[in-house]
Amino acid sequence: MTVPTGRRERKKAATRQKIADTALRLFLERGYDAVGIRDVATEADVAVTTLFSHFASKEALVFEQDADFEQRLTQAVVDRAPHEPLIPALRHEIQALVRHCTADSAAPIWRMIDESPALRKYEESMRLRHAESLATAIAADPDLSRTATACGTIARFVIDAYSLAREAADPDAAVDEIFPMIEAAWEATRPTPPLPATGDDRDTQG
Amino acid sequence: MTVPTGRRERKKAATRQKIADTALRLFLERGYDAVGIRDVATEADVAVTTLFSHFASKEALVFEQDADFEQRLTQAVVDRAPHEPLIPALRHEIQALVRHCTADSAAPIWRMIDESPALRKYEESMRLRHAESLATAIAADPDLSRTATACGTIARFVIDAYSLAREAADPDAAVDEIFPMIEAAWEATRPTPPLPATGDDRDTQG
DNA sequence: ACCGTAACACTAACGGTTAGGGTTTAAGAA
DNA sequence: TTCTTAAACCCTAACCGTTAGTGTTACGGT
Repeated sequence: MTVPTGRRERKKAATRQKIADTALRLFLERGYDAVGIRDVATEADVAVTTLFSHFASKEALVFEQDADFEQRLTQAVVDRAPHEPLIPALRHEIQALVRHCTADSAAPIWRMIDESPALRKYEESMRLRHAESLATAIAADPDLSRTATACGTIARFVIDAYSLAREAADPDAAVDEIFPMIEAAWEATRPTPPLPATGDDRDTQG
Repeated sequence: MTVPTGRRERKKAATRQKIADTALRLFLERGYDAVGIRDVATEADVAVTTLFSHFASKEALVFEQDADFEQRLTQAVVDRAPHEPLIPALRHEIQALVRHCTADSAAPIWRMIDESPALRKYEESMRLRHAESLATAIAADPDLSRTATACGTIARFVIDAYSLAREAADPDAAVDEIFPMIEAAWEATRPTPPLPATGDDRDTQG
């Protein structure tokens, strides 16, 4: 599976990593606004243009690590056991993600983000992208036959839950309070609750 | 009530209006990215610094008109009749707002917004602000005794509905589909559904 | 008539970002 | 091995949104 990576790719990855590490260190040391792109480039010993060939913007330097957020959520949908209901699976994953970024070790980074309007805006856009790919994943699941609108809506709600819980005083309690709301919203979209049949069709379409 | 506005205030308002009009015209003529701040200032016959004393950013020039969005939503909460349920009132207002900005006359502006990442980001931040003030208005209503988390969550959901409906192929249908979900989520937050009492306590806490 | 100041102008700069153009070096073909 | 190609990188200079610093004008209250 793992193709033996050539020297070129390794060097490129190392450059990228050095830039990201340097940037995060400087940002935390001196504050995001007090550090210029030229500072980061100089300290990482690369040209400014090289920096921008690895990262699309200054803000992207901060969110380097959380690139797998999107994938974790969509995989929580795709990888769940057959007929395992959707919302609890998402709740579990959101819970884990919230805990991850409210951990003490991540606190300084998120304080920095909360204090910078530019970083907040950037994270908001990220969330929208995540909501869209989550919506796609939900819509693609054959077990859950819902309209595109319903999938898109639930995806937004789930991302909202992440955002709200992250900012809450007690993140775990917030998740506990928000997800029943999402569950109720999702229940309200059941396609047709028709003929009560064999009785063991529980968990389908959930 | 209306204090006879002096010449000074009138001139200031005229300058602001001229800047906004000029900007919107140029943006629609040549495209948002193709028009620089210096272009707008020159064409409006003001200094760049004057432009920025009226508008906080280039993006703010575009959203000049929709400044009352926030107020309309909070007032839909505050001004509703006693014991009138919350969600239908919000639904009515969102419906109106969505229709307003999907009208043919507004189409070019919103196309421009959708095509510019900067404008999209700006609108996302606006929505967050709106959600927060809506949450405050809901939390302040004594008829609806819900937790701060529940109010914040519902506020987000309502703003999501606006955003999703605005982008939907059939905005009215989207509203019709999303608001039952929000209604269900809101129902799930009823504080204590206890003693079935006199029977005419409908509409309270709704 | 006078003064304080709000509104505006001008210049110059800062900081993120990009274009243009050149150099090195890894990777693969001859 | 040697040659060729192109990816990765460098440097310079600029563009563009935005702000600071510093006046100038003219309205409004005294």
